[in-house]
Amino acid sequence: MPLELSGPHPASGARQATLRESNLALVARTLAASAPAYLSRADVAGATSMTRATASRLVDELVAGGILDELGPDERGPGELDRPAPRRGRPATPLAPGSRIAALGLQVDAGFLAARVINLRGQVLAEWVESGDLVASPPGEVLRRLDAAGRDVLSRVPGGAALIGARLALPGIVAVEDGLLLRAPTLGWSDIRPVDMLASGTLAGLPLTIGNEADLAARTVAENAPGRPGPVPDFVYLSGGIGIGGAVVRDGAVITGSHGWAGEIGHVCVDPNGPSCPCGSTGCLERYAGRHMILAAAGLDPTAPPELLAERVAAGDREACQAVGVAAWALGIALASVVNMFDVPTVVLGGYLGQIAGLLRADLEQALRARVLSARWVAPTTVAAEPGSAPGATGAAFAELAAVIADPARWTGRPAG
Amino acid sequence: MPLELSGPHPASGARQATLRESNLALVARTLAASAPAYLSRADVAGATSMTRATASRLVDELVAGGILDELGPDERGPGELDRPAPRRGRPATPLAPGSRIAALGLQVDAGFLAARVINLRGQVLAEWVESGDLVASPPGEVLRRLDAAGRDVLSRVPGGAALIGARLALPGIVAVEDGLLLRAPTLGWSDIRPVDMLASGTLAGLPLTIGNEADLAARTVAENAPGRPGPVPDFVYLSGGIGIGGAVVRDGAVITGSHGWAGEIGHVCVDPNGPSCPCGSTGCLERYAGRHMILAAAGLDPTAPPELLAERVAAGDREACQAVGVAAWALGIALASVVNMFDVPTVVLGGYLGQIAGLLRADLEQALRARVLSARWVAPTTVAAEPGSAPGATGAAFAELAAVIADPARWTGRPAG
DNA sequence: CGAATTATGTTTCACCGAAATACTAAAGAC
DNA sequence: GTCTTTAGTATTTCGGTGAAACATAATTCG
Repeated sequence: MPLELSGPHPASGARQATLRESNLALVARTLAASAPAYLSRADVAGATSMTRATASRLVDELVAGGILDELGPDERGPGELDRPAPRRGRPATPLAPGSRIAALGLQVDAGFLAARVINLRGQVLAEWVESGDLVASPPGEVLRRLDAAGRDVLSRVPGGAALIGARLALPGIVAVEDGLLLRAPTLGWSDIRPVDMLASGTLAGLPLTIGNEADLAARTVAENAPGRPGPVPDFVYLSGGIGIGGAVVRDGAVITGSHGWAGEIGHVCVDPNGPSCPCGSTGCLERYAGRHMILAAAGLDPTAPPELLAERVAAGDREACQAVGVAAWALGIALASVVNMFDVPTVVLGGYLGQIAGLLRADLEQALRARVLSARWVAPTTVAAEPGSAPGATGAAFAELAAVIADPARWTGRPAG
Repeated sequence: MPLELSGPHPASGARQATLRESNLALVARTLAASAPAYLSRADVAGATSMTRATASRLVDELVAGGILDELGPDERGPGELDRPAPRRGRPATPLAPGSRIAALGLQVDAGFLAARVINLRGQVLAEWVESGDLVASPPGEVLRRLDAAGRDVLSRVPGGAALIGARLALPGIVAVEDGLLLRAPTLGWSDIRPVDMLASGTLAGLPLTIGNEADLAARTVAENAPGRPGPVPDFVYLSGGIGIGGAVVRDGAVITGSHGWAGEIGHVCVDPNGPSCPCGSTGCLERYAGRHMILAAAGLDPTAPPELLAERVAAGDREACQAVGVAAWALGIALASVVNMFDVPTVVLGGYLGQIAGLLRADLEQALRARVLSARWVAPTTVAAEPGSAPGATGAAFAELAAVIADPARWTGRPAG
C-alpha cells in the first residue's frame, strides 16, 4: 500500500512540496507520540527510517516554527522522564514538543463551565472551572460568562505563548462545520450558534470552533497529550452525566459518522417497552443509567456524591443495589449492541459512570460476555476513565493542537509558501 | 492537511518513490472512478491537477502494466457510454480500466455456492452459481465442491486474462488475517480454516483469502465496479437470509472494527425480554427478522418465495401482515440504535430483506423517524439493494481488485523495484 | 484543397526533496 | 593525549514533478 498523500482520497496529485509536508508531519507526530521521552534528531531518523540528514533538516524547520523545542543541556520539565544515562559519543540534543504553542479549550456542561489552556506538551498553562446548575439556563448569559472567563484565563497564560485556536465542547448534537448547536437536551438549548454569541466568532481574537463533548472527552482517553497515543487505541467512551453521551474511538480517532453525530449511545434502545424518553423514543439507555435516574432509584438526592451511593451499596441497601443493578443491566444491553456493531471491545466509563464504575463493572462485564457475539474470542473489558475535571475542555484543546501536529507546514509557514 | 503518504499513520518517511506510487494510485483511482466515461491523459491531468506531462507518464506506466487499457479508435465495450462528440483539436486516446486483470470471487451461503470472475472494468468473465441446502453441511465436502467449481470457472475465462487473487465470502465471524472462520451459525461451521481445506491455501494457484459475506456484499453497493463509487458513500447494509449479517460503510469503506467483526447487526438486542438466540443472548434482531422467522410467523414454508408473502400481505392475510409488521418493528428498533451510534442514515436492505423491502419500508422508516435522535435534521431513508445473485462473490472479487487500484506500483513492478 | 485553429500528447530542462556519503563535533574509554 | 563512538552537517547524486516548447491529428474556415 503506497503512502497516501492527502487522506484516504486525495483528488490532487502529490508534488515534492507535498512530500516535504508529509514528512514534516511525520516528524512532528513522532515527537509528539514519544514524549515525555527525549528524542534526538538521530532518534527521529531511526524511528522514521529517514536519513539523519533529512530528519535533521525537518527538525530544524519545526524548531524554527516553535513546534519543537531544543532542550538545553540541563533543562527538564516537571513530570518528564530523566535524561538517558550518559553514553559514549557526542551527546544528543533532546527535543520536545513546543511549549509555547497552546490552545484554549472550553466546556459548557449542565453542571459546570470550564476554560483551560494547554500547550503542545500537554501542560496546563491556565485553567478555570466553575460549577453551577445550568439546566435550562439562558444561552446568551452563560456564553457571556464563558467569554469573560476565557479572556481571564488567557490573560493568565505566561507570556510568550502562541495561542492557535479555541474550541468549545458542548453536550449535544453539534453541526461542527456550521458552528451550530442543534440540540442540547440537558441544557435545554436548541438551534443556537454559540460562536456568534461570543465576540464576532472569536474569543479574544482566537478562531473559535465547537464540538461534541463526548467526542472531545474521548480524545483525552485516546491521547495522554496532544498527539501522544494513550494505552488503548480502540474503545467505546461513555460520558455519564444527567444524560449519557458517547463516542467510539478506533485506531486513536473518533468515528464521527456522516454529520458528526455518531456515538449517541444514550439513546440506544435498551427495552422498547421501557419508559419514554424526551427524545421521542422509548427505553433509551439514559432512562436507566443517567445520573438522576440512578440516584432517584436509589432514593438519593440528585446531587448526592458517588461515595454516598457506594456506601449504601456496600451496606446492602436494597434500593441502592437495585438502582445500580438496573443501570449495569441497561448498560450491558446497550453496550453489547454497540460492541457487536463496532467490534471495539473496550469500554471506558467516563463522568459519573466512571465514578461509580466499581459498582457497575462486574455485572456489566458479565452481561457483555453473555451478549457479545465474539466474546468467546475477545472478552470485552470495562475500565474507568482517569478522573479529572472537564475532560471536554481538555479534549477541545487537544483537538486544536492536533491540527498543528497533523499539518505543521501550515504553521511554520516557509517564505516560499 | 498535507497529503498522507501511507495511510493515517505512516511510520516511515516518504521518499520520491513514494510520491510516484501515490500518484500512480491516484491515476488508477481516477480512471476506475470515472468509468464508464472515457478519460484521456489530458482529462486525468485536469482531474488530478497534475501536468499533462506527469499524468501522461503515469498513464503510460499503468498501460504497460495492464492496469489501464488504451482503447482503439472504434473500440467500445458493451454497456459503456458513447464516445464524446467529435471536437476540434487532436482527438484524445480513450482510457479504461484494464480488461485483462481479473479476480475470482467465491461465496458459501446456507442456500447456495457461487464462483465469479470479474475484471477491473467490473465485467463478469465467467460465473457459476448452484443452489442447495447447506445448513449443517460438512465443510470439507462443500469446500471441495467449491474448489472444483472454482477451477471450472477459471478454465472458462477467456484467454489472456491475468488472475490476481481469489477471495471467499463466508456468512460468519471471520479472522481475516488468520484465514480462520470462527463461527458460521447458519452453516453450522466453527473454528475451521477454509483456506487450508482447498489445495494448499490456493485455488488453482491463486492466493486465496477469506472475508465476511456482509462486508463484501456491502462493497457491491458502495462500488458499481472495482474502484467506482456507487451513489451513496455512507450506508448501513443488511444482508438478510436465515441469519442477518450487516456492515456499515462510511465514505465508501466498510468499518471493520478491531478484529474485522464489526457490523453484527443480527445480534443487536431488540427486546431483552424477547426469545433466546443460539448466540447466547436474548431478543436479537435475527429472531424477529430472519427469513425463517418471518415466513414461519406468516404461516408459510421456509422456502416460500418472497412474492407469495407479498401476495398474502396484499390480500390482507392477518398472519402475514403481522409477521411483516413484527419484522419491520424489530428492524426499526435495531436500526435506530445503529443510526444513533454511527450517524449513517441510509439503510440498504439486501438479500431476503431487499426482496421484501417494499413490505417493510413504510413501517421501518416511520420507526426510524421516531427513534433516531437526529431524524429531525436528516431523515433516515431505506432502499432495497439491486437484486443480484451472490453479491458476496462479486464483492469478494471487487475487494481483490481494489488492492490493484490502491497500489498499482506493486503490479506494474518496475525493474528498479 | 490548404491554411488556420485547437486540443492532445511528448520532449526537454529546471527545480526540489530525499538518499548517499563524507565530514565535523563532542563526548567517554583507555 | 589519542582512540572510539555517536550526533549532527555539508555536498553530491538521484529521481519525480512542473513548466514550456514542440509535435501531432483532428476540425473549421477560406
